[in-house]
Amino acid sequence: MPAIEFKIEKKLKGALGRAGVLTTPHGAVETPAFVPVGTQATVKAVSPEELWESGAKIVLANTYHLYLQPGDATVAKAGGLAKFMHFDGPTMTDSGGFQVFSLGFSEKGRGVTKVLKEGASADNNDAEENAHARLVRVDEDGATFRSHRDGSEHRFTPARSIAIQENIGADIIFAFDECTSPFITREAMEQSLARTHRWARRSLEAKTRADQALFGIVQGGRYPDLREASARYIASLDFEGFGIGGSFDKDDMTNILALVNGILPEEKPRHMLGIGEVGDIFEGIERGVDLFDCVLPTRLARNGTLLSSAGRFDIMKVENKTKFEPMMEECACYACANYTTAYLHHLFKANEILGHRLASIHNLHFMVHLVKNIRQSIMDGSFFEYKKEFLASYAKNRA
RNA sequence: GCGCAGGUGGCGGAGCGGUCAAUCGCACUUGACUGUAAAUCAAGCGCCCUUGUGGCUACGCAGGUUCGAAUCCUGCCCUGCGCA
Repeated sequence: MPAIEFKIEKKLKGALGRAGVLTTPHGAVETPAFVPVGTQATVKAVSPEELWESGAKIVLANTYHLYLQPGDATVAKAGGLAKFMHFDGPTMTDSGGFQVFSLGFSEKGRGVTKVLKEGASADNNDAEENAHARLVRVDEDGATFRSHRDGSEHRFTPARSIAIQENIGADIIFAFDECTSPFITREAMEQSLARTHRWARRSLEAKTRADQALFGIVQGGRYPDLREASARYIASLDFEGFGIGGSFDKDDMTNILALVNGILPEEKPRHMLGIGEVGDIFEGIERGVDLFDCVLPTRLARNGTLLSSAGRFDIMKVENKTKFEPMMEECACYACANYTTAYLHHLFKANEILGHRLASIHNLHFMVHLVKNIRQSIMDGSFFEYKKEFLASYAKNRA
């Protein structure tokens, strides 16, 4: 008995995209859907009610963080993630695999992210040297890491990750994988991928709960042939859905998505891990991605960047000081309906937390509704026109 | 009027003879942010330019000592506190 049910309602002509409905033990979600990230069982700065109001119907939390605090046993005792955080809908947890990357790289301030932008150098030896940072060590059986909170040592294996995720109790959980740096060599990528594949099988074997759906993760970095091999292998295993993870070249992320989703079984849902820029969302959906989780809207919001149909803009700029109109004219979110740009500008300048909250509500609403609108465009056959129109306007303010 | 303390870049505040255009914090400006070590991070922040082991003007004002002064001396102006 599968834990989830996925029904495709409409397919895009001439592309892999589709609109569907994903039903979980905690309710159904129309796909494609944007999945806000609530790392520590909370989407930063907003209440579950505000989150729900923004249109989000599903949330992703993080195994690594909840394991460290408050501890997965506590979440289990609370009745599981959804009940614990008072979110009345489907939830999912990341396996902790991403922390193997993000803790290991100390990416902040070093320009190392999983999406390699045009112009960035792939032979960045400096980054390679920093790859095996002090916080994480990966071996065949798992990853040993130090807590970023208190420095204590911990170890995740596929079985451990699954056990923790079962305690946390989200509807959808992910296999334990390794997210590698975009600067990794081909040889290292091959080894990492082989290990991620072994971990996928072991994650599956470790699973005991029938009311959770386990998604396998396709890796392979920037290498099309490795991505293809990964998609074939992961698709051959008994997963209820799939995650597409790892690092990409911004340029050919779309090619890799088309390649991978051309291989993954059509009838199972696909989740693009951690991807979230407006353009990427369109390209992903067109190429058959059903779910996207991303911290971007909430992180940008807290850092003072607002999303709008005319592109991103910085609320802190003086030009917003006396702009007594909504952040985005046609936006129906709580923040735009009730507050002016000037007020938000003031809140940010004064470092008031309501600023973070309103900005987060807005950005969340923006992303969730963008994906909803895209879904609608698939349903009524106007996807390509909508995409062209939206991106033309959105790109105006984007460099 | 006398005594004491003090006047440094937008603000607070270091420096107390050379390596000072001046530590640091705030503010300000610009940039970044894609499975959240992120209410964070990076860069800039006297003026000028051909952007540099560059030029110019600067630490209340005016003089002086010294090879050299934000730093020492003299006078003046101003601020705070105390006493008349």
